[in-house]
Amino acid sequence: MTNTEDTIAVRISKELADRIISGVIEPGSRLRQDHVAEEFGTSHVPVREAFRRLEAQGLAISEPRRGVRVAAFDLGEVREVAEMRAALEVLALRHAAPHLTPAILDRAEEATKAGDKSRDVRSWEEANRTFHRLILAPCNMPRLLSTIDDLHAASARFLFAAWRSEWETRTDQDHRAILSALRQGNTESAAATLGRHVQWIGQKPVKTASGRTRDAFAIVG
Amino acid sequence: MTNTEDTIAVRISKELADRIISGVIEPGSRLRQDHVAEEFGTSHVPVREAFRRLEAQGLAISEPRRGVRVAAFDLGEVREVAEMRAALEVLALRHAAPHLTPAILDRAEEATKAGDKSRDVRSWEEANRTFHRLILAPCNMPRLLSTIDDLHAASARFLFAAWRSEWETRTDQDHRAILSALRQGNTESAAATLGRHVQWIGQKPVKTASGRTRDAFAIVG
DNA sequence: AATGCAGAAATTATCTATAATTTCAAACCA
DNA sequence: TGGTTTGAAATTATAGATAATTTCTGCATT
Repeated sequence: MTNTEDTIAVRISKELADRIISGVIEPGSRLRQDHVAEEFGTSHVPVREAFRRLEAQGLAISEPRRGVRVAAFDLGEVREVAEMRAALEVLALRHAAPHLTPAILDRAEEATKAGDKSRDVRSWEEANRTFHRLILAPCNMPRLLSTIDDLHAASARFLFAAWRSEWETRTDQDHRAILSALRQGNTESAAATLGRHVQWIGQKPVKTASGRTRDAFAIVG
Repeated sequence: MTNTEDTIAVRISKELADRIISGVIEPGSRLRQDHVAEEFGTSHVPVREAFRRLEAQGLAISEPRRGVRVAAFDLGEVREVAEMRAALEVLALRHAAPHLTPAILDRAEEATKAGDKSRDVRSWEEANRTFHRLILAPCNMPRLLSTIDDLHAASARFLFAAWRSEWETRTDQDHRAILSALRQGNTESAAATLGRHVQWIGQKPVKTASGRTRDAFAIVG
């Protein structure tokens, strides 16, 4: 997973990103460079660089001389990310569609099946991301794809925050509809479904660490 | 301009971003941390952090242990940025429209007039950006706005690369059409015009440093 | 002349040390 | 009691030094 080619700063940022996304580190909590440095057995210099990367992905927020904290999020942000994804994934799909091969669509169907069988959020999320990446990657627009990737990370955060433990198997009709439209060469229909799909926002009451209950929202798709 | 509140790393990244955008530093050229550090009279640590910021904005590309270079760009990237802007600015405008006041639209008209009078690319670009920011900011979606800002920076790069010196005054009909539609409360028409507007790609032969001539392309709007 | 291979020079990545700033809490005053 | 001040501890930001890697340059070999 963590490539030894990577610089220490990159390894740290990947690990921290994973923790933030999966909810191991709570939104709003401080990231202290010396503590992180000690944990990873390095000095704080690469830690600072890792923080800059997290900031760029929107996972952390840094205030000069006051440190870095894990980005908080509210319903507004969930909606914002959902709408950005809708706009950008639709754009990517339109460009990718002409380059989609039956082989790619078959692999995307595999991913859909894997998602339907998943018995926990984590593996469901992984399958979901695989599906989206497969059908969008052939658009050949690196900047667009990397922006979409960051938005997926944000989506996953929201998802894990809401459904960390209790997740029930559910079949994803949208993915199937998208694939079927793409197989028939009906790009517009696929794009329309995709756009709706990523804006589907689920809602769920969740207990916070402090014992209180609040509503959590998550993009589901 | 450069706030003393800012950390040194931020100041350096702003200055370098400006140079990259305006074309003072050529695409593909290396950014050497010790040289930059010496120029700014600092150690290389804040320079490295500045590089991470530039990377996040898509202005620089870093390869581990091989340094950082100014991002190159080709017609494909110009198109990519134009399409991303179209998708995201249209989204932003739809959300901003209900919150637009006559006062804001008046200021946007001022910016349009300033653009039409500009006798050099730089001031034209500034007026153009002001126009776009004014009509989009009320959408109240910070993540969306900051992504759009980065795309504007990329657009400006392309623009300066093509029209660095010879720029002729020209009136911007699109801006006027957008404003008029917004004044009438016709959001869809404004959004459609905006979407077309930012995808208008200009083309121009340009002499490179090596004396050869190649075609340069730029988003104009 | 082209190719490949040292060794040197330059450059990046990281570590340790220091300065500057913020935070927190206890003491102080109104 | 409540708010403000002050000083120590914690933390961030930068500097200077070192290790590791890459790039460059000139020479030997074919």
